[in-house]
Amino acid sequence: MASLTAYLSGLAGDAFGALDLPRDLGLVSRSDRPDLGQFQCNGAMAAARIAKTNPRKIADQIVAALSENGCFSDVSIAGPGFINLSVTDEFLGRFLTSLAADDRLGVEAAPQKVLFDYGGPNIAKPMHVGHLRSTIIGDSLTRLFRFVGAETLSDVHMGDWGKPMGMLISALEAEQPDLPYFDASRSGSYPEESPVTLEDLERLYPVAAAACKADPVRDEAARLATVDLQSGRPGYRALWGHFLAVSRRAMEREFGALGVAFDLWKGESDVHDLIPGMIASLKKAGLARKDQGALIIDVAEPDDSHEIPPLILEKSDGGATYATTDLATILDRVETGAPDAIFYVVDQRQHMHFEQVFRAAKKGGLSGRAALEHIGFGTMNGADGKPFKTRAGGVMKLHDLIAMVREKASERLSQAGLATDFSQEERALIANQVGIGALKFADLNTHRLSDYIFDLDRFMRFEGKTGPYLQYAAVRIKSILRKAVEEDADIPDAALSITSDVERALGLALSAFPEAMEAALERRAPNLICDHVYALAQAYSRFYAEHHILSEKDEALRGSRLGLCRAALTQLVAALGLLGIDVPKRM
RNA sequence: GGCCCCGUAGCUCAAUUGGAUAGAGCGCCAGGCUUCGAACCUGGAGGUUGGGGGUUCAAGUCCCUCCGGGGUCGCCA
Repeated sequence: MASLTAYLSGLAGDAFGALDLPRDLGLVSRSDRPDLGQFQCNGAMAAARIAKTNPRKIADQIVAALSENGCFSDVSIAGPGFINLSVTDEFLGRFLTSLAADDRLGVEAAPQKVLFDYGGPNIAKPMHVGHLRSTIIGDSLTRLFRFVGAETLSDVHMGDWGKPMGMLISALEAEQPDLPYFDASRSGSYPEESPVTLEDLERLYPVAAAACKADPVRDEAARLATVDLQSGRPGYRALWGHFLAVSRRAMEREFGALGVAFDLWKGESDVHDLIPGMIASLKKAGLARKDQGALIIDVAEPDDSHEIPPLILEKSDGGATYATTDLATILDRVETGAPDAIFYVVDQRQHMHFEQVFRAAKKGGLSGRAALEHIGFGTMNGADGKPFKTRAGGVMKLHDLIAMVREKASERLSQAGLATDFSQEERALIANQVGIGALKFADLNTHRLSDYIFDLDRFMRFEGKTGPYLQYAAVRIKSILRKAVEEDADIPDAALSITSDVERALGLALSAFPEAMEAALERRAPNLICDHVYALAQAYSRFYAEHHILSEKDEALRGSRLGLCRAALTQLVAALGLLGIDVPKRM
């Protein structure tokens, strides 16, 4: 079904069309001036320019045409030619009734196949807050696309193959040279038990990085180990396999806590074998050339406003770069999945990198019919406005951050005297849902390209525009619906009616869901879902404060109001679900 | 130095991509619970959208120019 503004835009478009003007001038949107009307159409001003006439004259004709339609309670002109529109309560009630009955909550289906690349954890490096935004935003966008019927594939895209792997191997060799993995003459299998724990890896990586930076000999050893690993030395491959398995358990722990799942657990290593063939074909196509010892692809265009450096396909030492791997990954994705689009939810600072890669991919014909898009985001900063750090000044591990958030949520529940008589298990579950919900909502509520300040106390507030407030609003509705069922009330499927100002406001808020979805999808902006869900919760709270529902004597009215409650709950749960936020049964 | 992004209420953030009187939350002030969950609701104060100029019926949004912050600028990822 069409959204309410899309429907009204169609009516206004017809009116413009009848005057031989472009139909899209009839675009109707939610009013900026609710005192003058529920909706507005600004097309008359633009039409006046086209028709070289007075905007009010055109507006008069549009108004005359629209007034004949019974769905409007008011159609009027204001200012230079703004057309203000309001619909009748009967019309709104009918619209809401069909919205409530729609499986997709009134949102139009947009079938397509899209692949999302987000998360991007690295082997041996603990996930940190830098991974948080990519994960939360990527997961939410995946859910949004899935909601409109897209076939989505999410790929975690691990950093599991570059020089860091060689650094780890050579650092471990320096510490424990007697391990069988380092014996080049060994034949046969290697132990199944990992020689390192997660803690070992997390300790080893900074040690290795520091050693390579300080000592050219160690750096060269790491480089050679990387080359050996990539060319298939069995001991190194076996060791690397252990690194991968150990790290992956930690990654799954973190993503699991966040409630984020991936369809694909691929990494850079998965495309290693595609690189030589890809480079050969790029050479053959005459796109790659040698420059300063490296193999490059020029991606600059004559009409560029800024300079774009060439993409380095092969370093002067013959090694592949991040860009090469990303190109091969596109090839892999296009060949194995044939998506309509590939979305990269990655820090905005890498925008230039993606521009290079996308241009090279198109030039080389690697991306097929897939659209390539970088969906960037800003950084999460500390209270001082600088990149987020622990009190000690180090990088905050995601694992610790999540523990902190749970702890804080549990504390707040106690302070508010909530969930006191629930079991330990249920309390822990609720604390987790509330804590993670607070974190996700705070992140998604900020437009993705903006930087924002991480302030746990603020996120975890139980009042205002926060995750917990929204969960609370939904839980209150669950509670009243439970009571209604206990009282054997009949909650009708149909016939939602508008009989008061707060009902009308709630109805208008409910009707805006498809529009919020559409805008959020188009702009890849989950913050628009946050805006909608918050406006809805507020409208519901006003409605709830004004009308006492269960004591209503008029059965039809009581039924309609319970129907509004249920519609609000359905939408709150669905919208929060799009943000990756769970609603507890009770709290 | 070149290029990109940003600067909005005391604080944290929005603004349907050029529309009317720039909106929310927190904080502040004043109100509202013997009935469905008050983690709620109602009302109020708070702004030269960093400064200046320009484009037009209309500018936070587009153009120019200063000021301030961040990012980035071929062999890191």
